[in-house]
Amino acid sequence: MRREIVDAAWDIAREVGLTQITLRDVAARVGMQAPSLYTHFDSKMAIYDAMFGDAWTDYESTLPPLVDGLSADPRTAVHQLSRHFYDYAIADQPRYQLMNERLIPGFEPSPEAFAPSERVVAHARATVASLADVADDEFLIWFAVIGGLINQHFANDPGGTRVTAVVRRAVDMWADSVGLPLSSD
Amino acid sequence: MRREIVDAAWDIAREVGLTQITLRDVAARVGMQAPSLYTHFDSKMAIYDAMFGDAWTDYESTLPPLVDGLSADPRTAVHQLSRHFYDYAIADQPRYQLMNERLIPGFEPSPEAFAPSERVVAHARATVASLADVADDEFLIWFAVIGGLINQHFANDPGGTRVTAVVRRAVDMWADSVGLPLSSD
DNA sequence: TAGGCGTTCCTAACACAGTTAGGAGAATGC
DNA sequence: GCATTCTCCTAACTGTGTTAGGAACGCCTA
Repeated sequence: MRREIVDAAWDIAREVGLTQITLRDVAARVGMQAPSLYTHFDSKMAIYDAMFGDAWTDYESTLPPLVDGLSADPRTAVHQLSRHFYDYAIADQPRYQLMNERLIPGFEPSPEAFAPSERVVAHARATVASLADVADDEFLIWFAVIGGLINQHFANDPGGTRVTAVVRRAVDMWADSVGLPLSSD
Repeated sequence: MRREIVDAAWDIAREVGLTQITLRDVAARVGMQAPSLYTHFDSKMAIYDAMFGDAWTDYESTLPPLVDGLSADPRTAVHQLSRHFYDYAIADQPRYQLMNERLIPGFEPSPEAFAPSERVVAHARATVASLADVADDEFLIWFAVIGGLINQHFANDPGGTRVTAVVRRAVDMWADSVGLPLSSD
């Protein structure tokens, strides 16, 4: 039942936006009245929280195949990692907004929901570290660049390819700056 | 009177956050009842709109002195421009959220309020172009990098200097990638 | 098998938000 | 001097998250 409710909330988020979710709408979609949702969730924020955990858990599940297919060439591998996250982000705007932006006033993920998010970041950090000798500051810049591109995409050309077209260029820029050797592929 | 209302709204935004502004609170602060605000603004969004125009107009007013003090050395000038925007952004989170993020559900700036914002971007574009032969894609990446750093600042270390400390490094990275000669200063 | 008990759902209603309706009183202009 | 307009008010409506309290159903145990 919790699963059904959260799925209904995702559907609504994709149709009308994350902030436009209404408990009455969610309830209607699962054939209930709004107050009945409180049998399954403590509050609306708890539903957002479940969605947040959902999304990060789902992203986490995409990592093993990604890592399996990672190139032996460090720069190519960084491109794969970057592009993987970027593609996942722009594929679903409400999902990205919930995962990485503070769009919902007052929403703060619970420790349990936050756990997969932290694991993913730690994993990314470790993976990048395995490819090159990257300091924390450089890792932070990498994050900022990818995040900045995603924001530009949603702000200026959602649905288009204008920003996507420069991702490679931007990641190369970063790879150059941390001294990653040019692709041998 | 419009001025007073908008100022009260800014005060509240800085105290409790942009999304926590309440018409009843704004009204109370200027000695009115909530419905009376409708004499001066068509809706709550119209107040946000005035604030948006306000913020961009204010930023625009900081540009002439900045341009006056711009270094003759292109790379140093890019650092100045970048740092100027970055500093302005992190100095006031609600202001930045209103100017550059879609934090308010359903808020879309009116053409009039949007005008100064567009002028600023065009001005930045022209200024950067005067410093180096920068393609549109490269300009977009520059924007993404600065915006990404600002987001990282607010997300990970608001009030701290962890992100600020890497701004120079990140901008140098970009300057390298567009072939800006090293500082002669 | 009957009686309690927890689970799940309901209706009614509250608090608080933006907003609208409609009127009172002062200021302004012919 | 009177009409008009501007500014503010109170009352109230709508939509939202949420709480209170009760009805029905299934399940376990005496």
